[in-house]
Amino acid sequence: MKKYNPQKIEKKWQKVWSDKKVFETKSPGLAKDTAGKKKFYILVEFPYPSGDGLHVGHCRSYTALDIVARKRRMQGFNVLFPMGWDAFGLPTENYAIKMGLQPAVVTKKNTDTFRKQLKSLGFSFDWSRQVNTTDPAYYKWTQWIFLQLFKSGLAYKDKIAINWCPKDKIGLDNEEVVAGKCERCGTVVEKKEKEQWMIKITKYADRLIKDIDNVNYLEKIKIQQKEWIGRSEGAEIDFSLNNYEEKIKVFTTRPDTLFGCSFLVVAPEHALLEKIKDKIENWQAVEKYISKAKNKSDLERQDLKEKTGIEILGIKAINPANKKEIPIFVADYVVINYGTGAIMAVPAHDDRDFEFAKKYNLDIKSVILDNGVLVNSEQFNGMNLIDAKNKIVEFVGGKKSINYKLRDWVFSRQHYWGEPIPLIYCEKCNWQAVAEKDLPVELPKVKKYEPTDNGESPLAGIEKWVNTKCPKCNSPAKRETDTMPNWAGSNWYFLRYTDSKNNKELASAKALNYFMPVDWYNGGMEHTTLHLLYSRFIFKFLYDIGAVPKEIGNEPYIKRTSHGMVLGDGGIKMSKSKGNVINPDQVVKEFGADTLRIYEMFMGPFDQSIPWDTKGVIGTRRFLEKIYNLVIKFESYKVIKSEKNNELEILINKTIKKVGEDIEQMKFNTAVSALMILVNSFYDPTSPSGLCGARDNVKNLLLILSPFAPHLAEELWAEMKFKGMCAKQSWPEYNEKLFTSEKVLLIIQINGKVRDKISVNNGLMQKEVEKLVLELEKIKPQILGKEIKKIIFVPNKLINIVI
RNA sequence: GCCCAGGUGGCGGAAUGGUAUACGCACAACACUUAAAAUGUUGCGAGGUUUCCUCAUGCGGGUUCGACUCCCGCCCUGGGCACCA
Repeated sequence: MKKYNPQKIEKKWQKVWSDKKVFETKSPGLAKDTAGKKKFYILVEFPYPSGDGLHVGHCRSYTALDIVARKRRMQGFNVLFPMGWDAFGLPTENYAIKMGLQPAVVTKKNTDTFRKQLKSLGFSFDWSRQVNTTDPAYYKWTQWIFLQLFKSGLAYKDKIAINWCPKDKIGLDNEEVVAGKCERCGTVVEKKEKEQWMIKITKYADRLIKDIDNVNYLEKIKIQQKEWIGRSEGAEIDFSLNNYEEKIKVFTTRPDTLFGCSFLVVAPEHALLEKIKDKIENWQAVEKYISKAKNKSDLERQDLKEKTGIEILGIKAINPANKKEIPIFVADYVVINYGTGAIMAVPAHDDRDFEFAKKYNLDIKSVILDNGVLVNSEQFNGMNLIDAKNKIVEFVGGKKSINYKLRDWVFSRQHYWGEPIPLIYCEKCNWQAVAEKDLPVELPKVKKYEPTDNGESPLAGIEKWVNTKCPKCNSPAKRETDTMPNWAGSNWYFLRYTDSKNNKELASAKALNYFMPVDWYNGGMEHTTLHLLYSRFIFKFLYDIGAVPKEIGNEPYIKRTSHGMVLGDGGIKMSKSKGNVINPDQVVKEFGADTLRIYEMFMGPFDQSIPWDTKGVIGTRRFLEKIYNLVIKFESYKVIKSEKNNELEILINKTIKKVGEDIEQMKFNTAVSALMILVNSFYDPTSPSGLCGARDNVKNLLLILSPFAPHLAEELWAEMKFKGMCAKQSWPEYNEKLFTSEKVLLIIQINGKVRDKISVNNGLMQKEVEKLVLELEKIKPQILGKEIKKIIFVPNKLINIVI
């Protein structure tokens, strides 16, 4: 008897699919191939090819979308399901430094490993369209996009505090700072100001919020994006000082409470403090507080349980509403980079202000009643707070204003392994764009690329590369030596897939027009705020400058879903240090790719985090063996005689419907369970063969199984001698008429509790059911002598007698 | 503190107003076997007066003929953001 041997059949079919180019997407223009077919663009986040290899978490989300891709192909769509490498970045650079290798060499090795691993799982990616962010032919266009931002005035230089390790003499990314200390040497991290390229994403804040209503993202994703952008409407109000001509501008969302404002608070970094220090009587103490606040790491400042602050003596502010003099405080609970870095404190109506006022014994005056009507606000008394907002702003000569939490995007990195920023600095002409014909500005190949000890990018040390000529005036000039962040390459890669080998444009209008927008994009929740937002922004920008066709709209993704994490045993994150990492290669080797795929779909709801359970993997493998043995046995009979054939026919139609719907709703776990129930139903111990069903039933089983376990389905398709390749068949239809059987099971309740069940004719009316039910042996005694108050009847489902 | 997701058997989970515990794992018994593995069959929320009844979906209320599901309040777990004026 033949035995299920996944290791053998999986390799075999992977080769066939690849040789016959089964999953290569047809491009527009090849009218014969795409005519009459609707495109469907499915995108999964391309991986960062780390040295650790593929994670079982990658496998879970890629399997899910592979199932969607395979099903949509069977439904006749021209599916684009591409894969590539987001390969620039710090871990590769650090690993290369440690091992004394070139980052490019490490990247090549890692992508080769990842590709091999992904191929071993039988994903139906179109490998012919692969992109790699570190390929000069790719990053030429990443640089080109940056130049468009620069030319549009959306890129600018600004001084930004970076994390600085004084011992290693190196700027650190946030992720390299652990609990305020340098990840490498444990030294306390300091702040150091450095000029950085910034991108004005805030200019797009409003559109990034508004347009979210036009796309089909999971609700929690929409909420998180909106919260991150954090739009709040309010007003800017100037407070005069009693002793100085400067004013303090505050931002508030509650101008209606202005009469209750009993002090001002400014951030320690507020520029005014330095200006008015001569007037401040306790400047020494204030200065001490400021330097203490500045020296605190972000973490410390955030972790404060109790608010601290210091009053500025010798100078007071004047509440513009009632002209009263009020004290000014410096406190580090007010942050400099939101609003104006100064607030008007209304302790009666703000918890933080209240806490602060209690501590420093300040006035707490209530100005709004519970019903939203103003009191203690002179001529505004009795007014509704909504009307009062506008009136009071008007009264004090304030200005309505909108603030965002979103900040501009720091685009410079002082590392080697990233895209060089294609700008040249000329003493006469300032910053100049590299000419487009000179793109890409390739990363120079050098031996030494360690970060420098003065905080400059390693590229700064390569004089031959740095020294160049000004594109405008041809005098000696220097290249920008900072490189771009990881996000630069990943925020437009989905465009490149549509036309990945184009060397004239980032992608042709024709290809973009055909494939874009992305129909379905799945990724991790952790990318909701950064990658997802950045790429939406870049797409909108490209739309604005006409780099992508207007017809495709100004949102890149129609639908966005997210997956849950695969956790280690016991529900904790998989990590090397905990020793609970599951290697997909090992699972494939031991159980097979189809087992891994189905297990990861069956383990639980797709959007929830689920711990890995090796015992569960064994169960899935048993399920696949069961299918294999069933079909092999089935093949040996010409005709199966069984009383259950009809029943199976009905079940298979129901299952086709359910599996199809579940895939679209990402309910893969229940789809697998429906397949299990179906497979179990092929067994009939009362029939001579022990089986039931027809060859056609097996055919349909294999078809709906194939997106989940493509190798097994393909193998059994061949065993059954069905025509062609399973992967190229049409998704089966189902006959809904079969579901409506003659008899239905009716639930009988008394006072909402189940008391009996009977089988009745489909469509039986209430009157007849009542007659039937009231005479039932189990029911009759229970209602005897009791008053029937009400009878609830749900046709074909339930009858509830209320007594 | 705010936002989001979740809390159902020994475990992963199913059911989004109508038979709670599908499917799988684990466990137990039986069959096959010299034996074991594999496979198959059966059982498997708790309790009881056991052809049946009662109680169970984090806790407490409510709406409803009927609530895991909807509403109000609370507790716990996970994730995100964090003094955002």
